[in-house]
Amino acid sequence: MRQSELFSRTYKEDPKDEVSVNAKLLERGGFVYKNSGGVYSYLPLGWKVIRKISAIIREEMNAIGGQEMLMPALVEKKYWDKSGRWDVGIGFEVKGKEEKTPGFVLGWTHEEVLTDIVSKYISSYQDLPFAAYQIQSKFRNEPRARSGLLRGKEFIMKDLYSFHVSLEDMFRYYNEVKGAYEKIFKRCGLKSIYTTAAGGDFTFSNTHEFQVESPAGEDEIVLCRLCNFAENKEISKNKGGDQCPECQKGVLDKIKTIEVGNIFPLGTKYSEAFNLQFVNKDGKKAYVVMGSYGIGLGRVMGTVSEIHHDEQGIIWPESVAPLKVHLLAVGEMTSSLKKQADIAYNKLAKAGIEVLYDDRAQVHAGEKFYDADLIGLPVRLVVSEKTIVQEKLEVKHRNEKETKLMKLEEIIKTLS
RNA sequence: CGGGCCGUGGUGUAAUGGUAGCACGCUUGCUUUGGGAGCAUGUAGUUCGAGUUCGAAUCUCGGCGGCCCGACCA
Repeated sequence: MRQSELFSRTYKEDPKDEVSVNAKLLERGGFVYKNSGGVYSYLPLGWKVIRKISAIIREEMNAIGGQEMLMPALVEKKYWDKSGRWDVGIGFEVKGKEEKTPGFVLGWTHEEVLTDIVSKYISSYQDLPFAAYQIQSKFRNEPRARSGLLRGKEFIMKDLYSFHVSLEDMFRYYNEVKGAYEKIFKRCGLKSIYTTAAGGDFTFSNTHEFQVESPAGEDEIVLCRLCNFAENKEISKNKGGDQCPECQKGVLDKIKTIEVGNIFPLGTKYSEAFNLQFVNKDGKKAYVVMGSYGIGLGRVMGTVSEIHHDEQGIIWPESVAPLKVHLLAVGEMTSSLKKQADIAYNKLAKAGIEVLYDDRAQVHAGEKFYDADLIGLPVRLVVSEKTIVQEKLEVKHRNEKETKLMKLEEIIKTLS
């Protein structure tokens, strides 16, 4: 990808009014554009990050048997009437011109819709268990959107739902999902803390959240760093400084965290509402037991930028970096410089390495370096008159200070 | 939804009742080329509505919008 053709550009100044780090860095770098408070567009670079995160999530969801699908964002009122969640107040209600009252809501979760769908196909214990998921925009009328990508009114979410013959089997799968989630966050460069939390509207029991420690977080949890016991402050009977009730050894820390994912045991709440039953081995009918599991992709992206940055900009972990390499043609854009940089770009691309190529002719070295630091791709390669003389390229990793000179072929070998 | 701060070219800011200015960006030209370069040139702005006033970016009221705190967080 040639930077000269990228329609977005970077900005030197922080956006006015923005306090949160993720909003500042992602807007300045041209990853996202704020259309409204809590409503963002993903620009080409930002969308690449979302696609990297989606790919990781898909792999891990598929690995635990999740079947990907897509449900409508426009959800008819009949669904919510059955579950009693029409009046929860979080949804954006939608009304056709000819309608007197809203007949739809923009989907803010999909237990109802999927349960209804599934009831057409599930009739026997032999059809169970299974799990299905989608990656889709959700809409929630947050009374107060805030913190850049961390709490929006529209956001991209992966929602997985599982269906089982028993509570026991549901909890078996619940644990599998837990494992998958831990892999996902780790792969995204986040250290997640498995935290017990309150149930709320979704469930009959406690739920679990995946929290990432960050001053930008709006949640508070108590955590034992010795045994990893963690509880959301909402429900915890413990407070910071207390002895850990689990291992009896550690002392609980009270920390701020960002909730990047959550998992809910649903029980039979929705299967009862939609009469989703199956026939068991004894020929008797029973309600399907369900679980639901969410991850906010934009929130993951925002959290990564909160965790991985320095004064100069973002430091993308390789796994979710929009591209792997930032290739800079530095110095006066002579025909020899352009030629050598083009060759490097083409060879890297041919080797299947994703490159952002700063081929802008009128841009000075300093500006290119600042941009590279802000955009934060893992590897920076420089071609200049200096490097050409030595028939090498300068290599620098975003998270390291040193630069070194290497042959292009060598670089390609280490990168691919 | 309550409270606070705020709204000036594309971006960031100055002007507190009297000529809307600066920096960056962008245009054009020349110079320059390893950490946001220089000279010249052009471009572009007071969120909307009502009011007060001879005169409003500035004061008053209202709308809309943004950020922050709280409530809320399914």
